[in-house]
Amino acid sequence: MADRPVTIVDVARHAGVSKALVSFALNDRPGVSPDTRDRILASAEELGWRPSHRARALSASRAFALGLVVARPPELLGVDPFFLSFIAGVETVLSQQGHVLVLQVVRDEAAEIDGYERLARDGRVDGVFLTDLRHDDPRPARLHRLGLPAVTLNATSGESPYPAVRLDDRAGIRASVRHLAELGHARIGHVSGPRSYLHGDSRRNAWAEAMTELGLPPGPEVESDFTPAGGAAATRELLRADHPPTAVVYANDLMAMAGATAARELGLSLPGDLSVTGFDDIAPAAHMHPPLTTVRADTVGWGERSAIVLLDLVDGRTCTDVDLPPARLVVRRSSAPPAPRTASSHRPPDPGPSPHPRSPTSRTTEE
Amino acid sequence: MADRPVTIVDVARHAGVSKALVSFALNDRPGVSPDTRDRILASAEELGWRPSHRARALSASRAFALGLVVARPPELLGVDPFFLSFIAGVETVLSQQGHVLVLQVVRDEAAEIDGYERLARDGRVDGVFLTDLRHDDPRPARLHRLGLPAVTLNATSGESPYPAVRLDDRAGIRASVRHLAELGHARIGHVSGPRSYLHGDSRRNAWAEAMTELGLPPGPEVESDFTPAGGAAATRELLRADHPPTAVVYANDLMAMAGATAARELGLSLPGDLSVTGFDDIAPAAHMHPPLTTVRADTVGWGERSAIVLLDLVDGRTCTDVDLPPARLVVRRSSAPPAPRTASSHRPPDPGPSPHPRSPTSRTTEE
DNA sequence: GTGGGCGTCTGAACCGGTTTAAGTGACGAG
DNA sequence: CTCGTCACTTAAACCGGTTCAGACGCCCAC
Repeated sequence: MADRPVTIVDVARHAGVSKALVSFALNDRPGVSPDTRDRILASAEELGWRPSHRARALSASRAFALGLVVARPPELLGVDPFFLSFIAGVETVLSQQGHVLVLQVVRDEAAEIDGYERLARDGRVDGVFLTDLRHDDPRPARLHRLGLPAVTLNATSGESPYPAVRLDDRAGIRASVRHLAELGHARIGHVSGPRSYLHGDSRRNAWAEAMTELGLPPGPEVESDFTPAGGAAATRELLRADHPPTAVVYANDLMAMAGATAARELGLSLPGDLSVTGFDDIAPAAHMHPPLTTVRADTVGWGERSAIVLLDLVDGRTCTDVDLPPARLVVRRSSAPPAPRTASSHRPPDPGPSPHPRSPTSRTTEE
Repeated sequence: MADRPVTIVDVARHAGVSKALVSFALNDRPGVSPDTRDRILASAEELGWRPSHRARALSASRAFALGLVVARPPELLGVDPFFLSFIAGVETVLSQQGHVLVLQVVRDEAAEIDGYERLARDGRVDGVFLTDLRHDDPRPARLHRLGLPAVTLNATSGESPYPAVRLDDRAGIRASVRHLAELGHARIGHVSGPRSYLHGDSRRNAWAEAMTELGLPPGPEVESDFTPAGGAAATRELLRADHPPTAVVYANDLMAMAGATAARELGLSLPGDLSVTGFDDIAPAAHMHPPLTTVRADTVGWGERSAIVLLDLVDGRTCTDVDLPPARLVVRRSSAPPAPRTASSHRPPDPGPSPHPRSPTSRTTEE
């Protein structure tokens, strides 16, 4: 039946006005008398007219779309807990504004910046989200040169041409360290993500600073890569050292979970011989053995807020940096007081269902 | 400097021809003399002209974009191993064709179909991927009524208006069951995903059929929801029954991992008292304790192939259903011969680092 | 009575491509 | 010499909106 899609001229004809007036009425601009306006809107309703996004995009020189390019090694692709949650948050904002998200998933950083530049040059998006920032990241400058609006996630403020939407991960790491210290740990190690990433580095520095604040000697640390294999290898390295740590703070859950397994395979029992903490609170973290003490951030909220800021920027409204509520510690059973020291570090195997030590901690959530 | 973006008229003027001829030359259509063509392309190159995607989209009534709407409960959002890999595969194809992927992440099925219809009505995409199909799924019919091209992932062939790109998950499940049977298991239970989903149902049926083929009585089964919490609860239910299974086939890794933990908390040791297998081979599966025997599919390849088929369909080329190589079993240490039966089903706790039984299995990969 | 100002509305240009029908020139055939 | 054909090229319409300059009618002030 109604084959040819209805356009603005159909509505104009039906309402007995010019198509310019239909446009005015639709975007409720001044200069349209109230009853004409109602008549036009009624006609539009009756004909089921939806203004063509494509025509509007051409005319307005806008894409009504925002872009995100994700660079992930195949290893991590499936399990990264961040992006889908972030995108879910972004989506709640965009869908109300008639915008849409364009996503690219690429393998490495070279392809990542190519992806952003292609989106920009082709005018596929009005602005982009910059995640996984690195030290001396080339993206802000290059995209700024193209005149593309952007927001950066967790960038250092200051020299950036773009507003930052920050969610402090340092607070969660510091809480982890303090929590472990309160349990009686003194040698607290760290397995970091790549320190070339801002978030890899900031978590590592948060750990180091917390140790210093508590008057503890800086424990052993290993730089790793956020993958389970990397976390397991780093853990073996830490535990084979002369004075192995009694607790390890990992920069993410995947490494913490694999590290826990690696420790157990070296004959340690958890959390007796080794306490571990993670970061992200991915779904399986609460269901591993023992349940993982970790840090949780409101990733969905991060996406929402980032989208709001980016849309403001795209629309020319002024924006400032935004700070979101920091990541919070979630205490579970993978952290416990250190076992009294015996000569050997090899202890009897995991005693099955572990006791449920309840640890008094400041401003932390328990589960 | 070069502020106003260069358009087709700039190129035409520079090459001393009409803009129509520029268009012809660019889309290499017949009727342009070779040297004129070269001159035009040289001008375009020199001026750095990129045809405006927006103008082309309006003119051609095409979006040069494909759409994907993901419905996931918040619980699963972060850890679903499927989508980012699938998207990565899609991307490799789209980027070469000048197409782009529009992604929406929504909470439930109602929002999912709304999302698809919005993308269709607004002309934001030329076609969509339909994933997570359910029995009596309303989407194919509704989208077909809107005239939107689509491909379905793993749909039953036949009554669908759309081509299907299938990756057989049944083969992997059947291999899991056979593998466990070869190890000596006779009571093999199953924890399924929601059977309202085609893939939840097909995995469950593959398990049931494999049991029947092997002449084994259908073991206990529980329908669950693909989440860790659901997997743990289902596991407790299975193990509390009168004749608990000695092995459980889970419909995904998240449930298997959580199920393994739940079993251990009931006092069982793995894999001695209970063998478990998963599905997906997510990154932490190989690093849990014990490493998880699971099933792996080429999700990236699935994305590639789906994108190819969908682009063919959009361009009006004929398409038929496609079958990809089936999912394959990956044998690790969470599956082992059942321990000799004792009266009590409660056994001594997990003996720490487990022995490394090597199981002989047919056409399976080991790691 | 005329002019100015205001509210309402329209025609036409514009965004930057694609497409179609018509036009131009060269060339061979009659 | 004229006409038809063919290869090449162009002007103009089109996609479906937005926007701007101006037209029109009306009321009020001078």
